[in-house]
Amino acid sequence: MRRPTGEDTLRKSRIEAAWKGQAECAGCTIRDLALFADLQEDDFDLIHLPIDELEFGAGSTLYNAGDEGRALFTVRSGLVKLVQYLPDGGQRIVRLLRRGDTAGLEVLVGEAYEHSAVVLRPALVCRLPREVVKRLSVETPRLHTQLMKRWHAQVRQADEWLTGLSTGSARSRVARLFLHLAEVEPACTPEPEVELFSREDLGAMLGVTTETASRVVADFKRSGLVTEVRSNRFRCHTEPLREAAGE
Amino acid sequence: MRRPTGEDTLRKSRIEAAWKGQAECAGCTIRDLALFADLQEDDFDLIHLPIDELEFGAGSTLYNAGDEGRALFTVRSGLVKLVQYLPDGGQRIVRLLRRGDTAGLEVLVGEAYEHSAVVLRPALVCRLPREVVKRLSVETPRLHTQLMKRWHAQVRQADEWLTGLSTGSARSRVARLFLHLAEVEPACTPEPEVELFSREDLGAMLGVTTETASRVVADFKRSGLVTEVRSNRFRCHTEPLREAAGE
DNA sequence: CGAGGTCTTGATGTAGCTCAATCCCTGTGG
DNA sequence: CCACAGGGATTGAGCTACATCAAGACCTCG
Repeated sequence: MRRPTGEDTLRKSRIEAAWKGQAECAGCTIRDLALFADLQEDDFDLIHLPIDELEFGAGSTLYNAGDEGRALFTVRSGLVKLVQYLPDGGQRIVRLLRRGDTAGLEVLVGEAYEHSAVVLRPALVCRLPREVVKRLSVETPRLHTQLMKRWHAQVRQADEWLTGLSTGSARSRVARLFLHLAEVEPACTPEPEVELFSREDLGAMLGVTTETASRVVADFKRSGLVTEVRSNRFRCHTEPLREAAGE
Repeated sequence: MRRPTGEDTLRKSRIEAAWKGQAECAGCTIRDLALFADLQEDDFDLIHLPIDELEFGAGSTLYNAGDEGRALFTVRSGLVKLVQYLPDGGQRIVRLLRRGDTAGLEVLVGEAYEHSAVVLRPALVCRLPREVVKRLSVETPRLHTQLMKRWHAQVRQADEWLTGLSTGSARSRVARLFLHLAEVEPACTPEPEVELFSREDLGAMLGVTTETASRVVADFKRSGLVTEVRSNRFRCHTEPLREAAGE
């Protein structure tokens, strides 16, 4: 168990997905964030396959690297990691997907998924059959802009992770991660609060061992760069963190 | 001076670009590789701005991070590095572009360039005004597929660099770089030969210091993982390299 | 021939890896 | 209700790979 947020998810729901109904895209509550943001009424007529809404528990996987890519996913809530396995058996987390992000774009170009998508915090996602998106992307230019934005966001995050989270001392990487999370998490008002991950995931994001990740976080707590408000939830003190980040 | 390939480029041509004429896209010699690969005759009528062909000398820059993005570039030959500057003043090379690759895709979505594009080996490029590509991408779906492939290629390379070239020991990173170059360089028949970069660039690609890069390469020479056939050009012995890569 | 740049190599310090023990938390079963 | 088992987090001790600082080699150009 890693994360006591909100109500307890049943063990079962943590390894499986639950069907939550068929999505009503036109009335989507995160429509402005979603891939289909710019679609118009008649565009929706082009959708001939069901778009399902699914709930995935923490630890479950949307898809595995190498699987035939039959669908894209829009993350409506929760948090998903994209994992790439290394030749030596280790793993590296290459991106985090949250509200509004798209997983599996690569199936529009290739055949198979290139990462494994694993749920970090219980997630509500829409599954968009590949054919639906492909068809729409040919028929309406309104989807293109959104698709390009998605691709762009992926590249941006990839570059940011390389330069920000895989460069410099472990200390500065952790500091940058805190700052990054602080920016990106919803409650980022005065002194932002962020929910952290398992030390193992931390290591896989930053390219360090779990022990080092643990040590640095512990040190940050002691030195007062962050304050643990509850198990694995931290208030970030941005000034000293920024200091530590810029080594 | 870093690289004695081919005839000497004048000092001047190494910091400036030379205009080589207006491109004839329809008769492009690398048409099948280029962004406009799938365009049809009448699509070209939609191009209302000149597409210039330019030659950039080693060391010159196509654009700088932060510049207003007025154009995309297709690399016809040569080699270009995408560089991101770090908060601490250092720099990190996040991608390499060669024959057929596109630089500056981000200007289709945002305003400014996100990297600096610096020429490593004298390059012939086509400059595509942003408006031309934007317009075409609205008018013809045939460009979309190509655009998506380009985006996809960027993401792929970014992920590959994170997992392959920024993970593991310096030794294995260098080995993986050699193997990567061997795959991607033209002459990769029996024992592939690759042209290396300055030690400083090596370091910036692998996230290590120039000294470490130098030491590892020197060690590879001594241990016979590679053979220097001429200054900074190496024959790669794939088996032992693969061995070293998989630590 | 001398100047400047890059590459190489050495000596030394240290950050982070490795291996391993302990602690802590939560869920489980008596 | 409590004791226990299991998994993650923390901490320690020792070792190694890499950074750092600095000197020298090599090459090209003026």
